Amino acid sequence: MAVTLADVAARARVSAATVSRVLSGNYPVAESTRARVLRAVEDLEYVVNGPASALAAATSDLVGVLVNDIADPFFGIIAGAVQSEMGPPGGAGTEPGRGAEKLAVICNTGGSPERELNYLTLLQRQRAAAVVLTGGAVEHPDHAAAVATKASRLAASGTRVVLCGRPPIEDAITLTFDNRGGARRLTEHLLALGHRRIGYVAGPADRTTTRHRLEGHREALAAAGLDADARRLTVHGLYDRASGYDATLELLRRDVGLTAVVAANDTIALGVCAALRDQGLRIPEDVSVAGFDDLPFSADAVPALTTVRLPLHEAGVRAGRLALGREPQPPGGVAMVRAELMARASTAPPRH
Amino acid sequence: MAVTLADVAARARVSAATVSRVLSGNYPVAESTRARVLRAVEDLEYVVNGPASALAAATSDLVGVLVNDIADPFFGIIAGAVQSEMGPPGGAGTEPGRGAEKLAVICNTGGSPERELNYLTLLQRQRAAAVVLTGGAVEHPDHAAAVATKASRLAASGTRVVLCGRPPIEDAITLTFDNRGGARRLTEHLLALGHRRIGYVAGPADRTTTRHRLEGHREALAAAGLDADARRLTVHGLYDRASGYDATLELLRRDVGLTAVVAANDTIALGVCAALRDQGLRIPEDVSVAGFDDLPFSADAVPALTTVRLPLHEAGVRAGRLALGREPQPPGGVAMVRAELMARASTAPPRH
DNA sequence: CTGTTAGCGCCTTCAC
DNA sequence: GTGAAGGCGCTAACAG
Repeated sequence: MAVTLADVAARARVSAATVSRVLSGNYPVAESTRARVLRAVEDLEYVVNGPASALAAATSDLVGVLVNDIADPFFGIIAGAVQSEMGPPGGAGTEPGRGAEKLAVICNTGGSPERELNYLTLLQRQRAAAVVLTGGAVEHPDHAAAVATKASRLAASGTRVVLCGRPPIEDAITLTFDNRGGARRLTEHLLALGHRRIGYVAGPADRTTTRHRLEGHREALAAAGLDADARRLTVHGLYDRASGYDATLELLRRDVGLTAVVAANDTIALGVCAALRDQGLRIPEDVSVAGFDDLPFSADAVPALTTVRLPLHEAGVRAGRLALGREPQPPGGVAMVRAELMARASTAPPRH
Repeated sequence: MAVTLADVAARARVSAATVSRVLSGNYPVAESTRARVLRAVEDLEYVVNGPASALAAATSDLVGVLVNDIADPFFGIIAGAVQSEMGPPGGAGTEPGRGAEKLAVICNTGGSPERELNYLTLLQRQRAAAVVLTGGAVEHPDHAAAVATKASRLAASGTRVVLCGRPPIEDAITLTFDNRGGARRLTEHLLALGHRRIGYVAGPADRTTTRHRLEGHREALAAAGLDADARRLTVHGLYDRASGYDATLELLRRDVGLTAVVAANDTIALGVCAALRDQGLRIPEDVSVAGFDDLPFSADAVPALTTVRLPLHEAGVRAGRLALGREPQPPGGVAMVRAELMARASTAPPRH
């Protein structure tokens, strides 16, 4: 029904093998026959059958990108960057039959461990060329073990596994983010401004990202001898705006004298700001607010949000390259992505 | 090397055909053998070879979702919603060998026509089960024709084509957004407040979304007899924050007496607000600002942004269902998604 | 440089 | 209810 390699071969008066060679381009073919084949391909509007070629070649051109929430720009930026490295369709090479491009497929796990595992299986089934796991991992031991097993199995079957923004596991190349260090520097900044009663709005308790950021925060507090209240002034929620809002009301209930609130990410920080304003508190005059990630909207917030910049785009680009084997593996298979403090207008010294 | 159907068959002491039938589940198999097969599958940790089964069955479980910019929440929300309908991996059915789930693959075109076409080819090559095209289309005639051709070819080869947020084309099921109507109501709202000098920051000129929103805006102006200045008070840019910023400075240069600025989307509106503030203008006291889409951050902006709400999540869900044939086609293959005015604090009557 | 020959792993009639 | 056999469309050795 659809036009096949054989049809093209017949029309170009060559063998199927020759057509295949022309199309994959990784084998010498006489220029004249090459041209004839290409014409036949165009005439017939031939499109390679992906599954068939994947079956025969035992690899596909799929690269899976797993994200926790594609509606969150944090993941959107990383995923877009990974995809931009896949050998740009639309780049110069708009070849007829096929290109060397990979197809990056972004899979939305919604933060659900089961879905994560399922997508991994799905990708294994598709014999994906590579898999990029982005964002914090769920720390439940069973799940961590299951993911590690799947990753090993994928690696064993020739699928490259890259982690972007989570702690290393065996058989995977890892780009970790310096969540702990960034968080520590952020809280140190607040302490340096003179804050002593600092609330913290954390993410879901079982995520590595949540834990590391919280640990960094507490390290800074501990170094200043302020860790006594830390637990009481911490509220967990989701990585979204509503959680930030609710958590802030709760923090205010626990300590009306707070002079600063640190949010586990910028989106939460937005909710924090909204809640404070609704309580009649000014930022930063009454309460300072800080976030994490430095998403595009953060610089535009009013006041501009103090936060920790994670080079998400760059990290995604690098993850994409690593996934394609276009970049040498970092020593030990693990590289850390730096986090940079962005001090802006939402933080200031506390009122007397 | 990898474990295959035959291995499972051997271990379960049945034929490969039987294993296949158990796994696809669409054929009667004795309960006892069924159990035996399932055990063998588990023991061997067998995972179906997707390409092979796609080849044999002549269909794959891939569903392509094309977006202009995955880092933009507008597309993130739609894409996430589409994907959530794909027969939830992580839902009850965590079967061993395979599931009925489709794998939604999100493809980032970056707004480039060539990439769009390339991805369509890539998906055709993969024999995707369906393709969802989201967001405004590029209006260049050649490109429109090329997309239409590709769509027809996809449809002809059994791939369902769904459009979400762009004008209908043949052989595709379409969910259009009421961009024109929404834009008209938004500008009417401004006119009703008493504004007469309204600037407009449009998106890229060759996009359907841009054109429709602009047309709605001008319809409202024309109805009020104010269309003389319309062209002069329109500036085109990208759908991003920086364009909004720059365009606002340009608008102010053209008419310092503007009392309102309408942005083609919320992200642009953010830039508009930033620029106005930098010019020492207050919102809405000096200048009213309005956006479009009602992205999550818009309600949290300060002041809260007046905008037009598009039910992106619902639209994505519906597009996903249509792609899977789980929802009956709308009459004529086209349905319009309503746009609702959200009047908030960023718009107010002009100063005297 | 090009053609021939085997499968890749699975699904699907067709018999039993 | 189950097995046997052929082929889906392509690639990858081999020859020549």
